[in-house]
Amino acid sequence: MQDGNAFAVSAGGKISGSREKGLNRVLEILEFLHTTQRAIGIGDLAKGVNAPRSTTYTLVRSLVDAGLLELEGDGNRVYFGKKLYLYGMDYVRGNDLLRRGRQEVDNLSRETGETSELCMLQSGRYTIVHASPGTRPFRISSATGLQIPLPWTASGRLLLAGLERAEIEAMVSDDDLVLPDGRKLKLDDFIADIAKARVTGYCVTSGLVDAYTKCLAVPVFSAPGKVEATMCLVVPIDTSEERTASLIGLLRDRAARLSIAG
Amino acid sequence: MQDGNAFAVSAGGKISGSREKGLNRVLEILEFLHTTQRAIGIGDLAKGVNAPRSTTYTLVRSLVDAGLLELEGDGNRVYFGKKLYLYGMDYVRGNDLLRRGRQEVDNLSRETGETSELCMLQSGRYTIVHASPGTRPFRISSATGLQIPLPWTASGRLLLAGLERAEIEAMVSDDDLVLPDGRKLKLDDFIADIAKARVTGYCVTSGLVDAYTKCLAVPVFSAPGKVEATMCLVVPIDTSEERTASLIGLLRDRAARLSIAG
DNA sequence: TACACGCGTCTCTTGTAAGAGACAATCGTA
DNA sequence: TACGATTGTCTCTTACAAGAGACGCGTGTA
Repeated sequence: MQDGNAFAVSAGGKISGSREKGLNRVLEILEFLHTTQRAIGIGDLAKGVNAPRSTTYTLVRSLVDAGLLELEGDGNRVYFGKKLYLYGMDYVRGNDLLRRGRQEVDNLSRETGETSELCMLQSGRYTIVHASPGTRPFRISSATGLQIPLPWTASGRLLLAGLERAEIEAMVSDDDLVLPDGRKLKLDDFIADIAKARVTGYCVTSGLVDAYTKCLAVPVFSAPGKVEATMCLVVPIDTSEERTASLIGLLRDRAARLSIAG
Repeated sequence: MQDGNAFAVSAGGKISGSREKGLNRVLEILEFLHTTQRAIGIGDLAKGVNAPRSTTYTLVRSLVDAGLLELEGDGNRVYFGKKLYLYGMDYVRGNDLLRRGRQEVDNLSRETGETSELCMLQSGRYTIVHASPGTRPFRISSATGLQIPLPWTASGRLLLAGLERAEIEAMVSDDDLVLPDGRKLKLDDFIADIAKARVTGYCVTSGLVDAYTKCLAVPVFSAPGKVEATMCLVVPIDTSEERTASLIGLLRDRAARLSIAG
């Protein structure tokens, strides 16, 4: 008895995890739906989160009854429910920074015609919290809720400003340092970037996420020195020096507004 | 053993419920935060949902780690977290009707100057899913996420159109039939209203929620005969017949747009 | 027609999570 | 300074939820 851990290897050879807490299963389910971004059958859901079918059925039933999930169409697929939307709006209401930040981002993209985003750290990950597409013919990729490795972005460098080296290391995995095109950043360079971004008060990265855009980002402070969020513009990589500088000026101006009461 | 139910009356005389499933506790916590609409201390939270303190601490920790809740300010109070906001946005993205409905409501209130709302059934309850305040000096009460007894509203009459009498009875409690001013509706009258609203294709109620407003509502269909939502305008009770008629025309027009692809 | 598959429901067992309660630390206040 | 109240953590017990698996049903396809 009590070997402290009930993992076991079944005859088939695959690891059969021990009993999981229902709440954890639910959290996995939600996260899974967040990544799929669409309704999914309950059977597939069980497979997706690697949970027993019977358990998944009971949990989904609870969640549907509670309104956190909704049965889609034929009644076989599930996705997020109205309740989550309502809770999300509650969050927005209780969060001045987010509310005003969204507004500001919408303004920015309308005024400049460029894609504009509000970004935050979300459990240690870089997250696009709100995005507003620009008016350019080719749509620059960006979607609300998208999570991207911190080192790939200008905002990431600002969000980590003020953290200890150890904290940064803890947040950045080796994989995160590998760019989409295969290049690998050096951790020291990244940390140096962060320090630099901190003193300059803005950050520009070129051709990191893709080869055709650069990203201009500025910090939004919730308290002196505490970076709560960033606002950024995603522009074509060949944008002129002058325009870039002017856009950064605009960004800093707007971010300052947010920071005041933030 | 096995009396099938572990409720017990402690010496103090108060009912000590049996063990509760963690997930249910969590659902209660979320619902509680939704009603308080503000951050709350963990101790108070435990009291609020009538859960043991130790349990509440563990659950809240899980939820905070998952990002569904966030620690506010001093780290003692909790409220909804970014993750819920992201899930909520996922819901919006997956829901054309809601997305376009919000837009339409914003348009309506801008064009008419009146308070406009999008309403839906949410686990059997009438819910204001999105609201846009009008330009009138006295602000007409209405908040996103607010839940109100069905019989108090014009929208409620439309949302129940097409349901069997038994289904309606199941959704409406006796308390729901008592208006804020103490008057009590008769269930039969309410059901008659529903039938009438169904054939006329709109519904107007005067002085139900309060004595100074009337509510003009029209249905939005997700499928022929299936009322998925309502759009409504909340106007002063002395609004003229002509204006009322014209507003209803406008509402029907906009609702029809929504219904097409809904 | 037979077979394989996925779905939704149910039953039974047991590993474990919910809860009671004790504890030290902190706070306000008298 | 002493107190009652509250806060966050921890331990231990047992009631019960998670999970395995069987079942019946509908469906596609050979």
